Amino acid sequence: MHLKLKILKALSDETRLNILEFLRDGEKCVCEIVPYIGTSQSNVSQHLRILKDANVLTDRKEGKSIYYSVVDEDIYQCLDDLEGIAENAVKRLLEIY
Amino acid sequence: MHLKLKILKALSDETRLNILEFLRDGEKCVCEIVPYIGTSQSNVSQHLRILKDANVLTDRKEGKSIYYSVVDEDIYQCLDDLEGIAENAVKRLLEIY
DNA sequence: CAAATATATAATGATGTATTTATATACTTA
DNA sequence: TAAGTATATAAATACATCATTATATATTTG
Repeated sequence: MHLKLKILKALSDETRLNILEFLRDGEKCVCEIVPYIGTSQSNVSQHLRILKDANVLTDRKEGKSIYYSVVDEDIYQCLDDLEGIAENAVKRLLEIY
Repeated sequence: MHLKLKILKALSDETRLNILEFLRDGEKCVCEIVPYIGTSQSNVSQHLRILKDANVLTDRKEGKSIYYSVVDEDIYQCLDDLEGIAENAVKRLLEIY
């Protein structure tokens, strides 16, 4: 599969978008991500793997913790642009009715 | 579901990305899209509906044809940025090995 | 080295998505 | 108005994804 498509699929999930939001201000270990997301450790771990497989995240081991961070900060520009596109679409829909 | 997520899901499919590429140079009717994509008319119609439901495409009826076009051209900026992010990721992977 | 902690993986079931086939609708033209 | 063309929709199946549960691995600490 083309990597662009793989990235898009990795981004197309609410939990994973939330993880990315949490990582905006830098790397976080799994033990911080799990309580923030509020689902099971196993579930978070699997979402992290999907983001890592898509080359969106990398990880780094330190002691018994594993820290995840965004590989390419440009991904946030992309997400923010999409947010803008979505907001404009909503505005247009509201104007019509 | 938040519209941003809905748009991301709509973009996360190879057939739909191909449709969007085909629409880069302006609106096209279904009868042009179907042979370009190379799958059944029914299948294309369903993919078009998903893109329309996500407010990525609109349609316009003219005679017995229906023309589809992109609502907000910014979506291409977004897709191109993603393409760049993917290319950079591939470059980094190749450099390492 | 045993226990505790942090994380990953595997297997399952549930849900969602894509493709196919068949049929319906809407418009045009003879 | 009947036939043809363009498109959409519905139903069925196949396939992919998500969440859960249980278990495994790796690291630290007592």
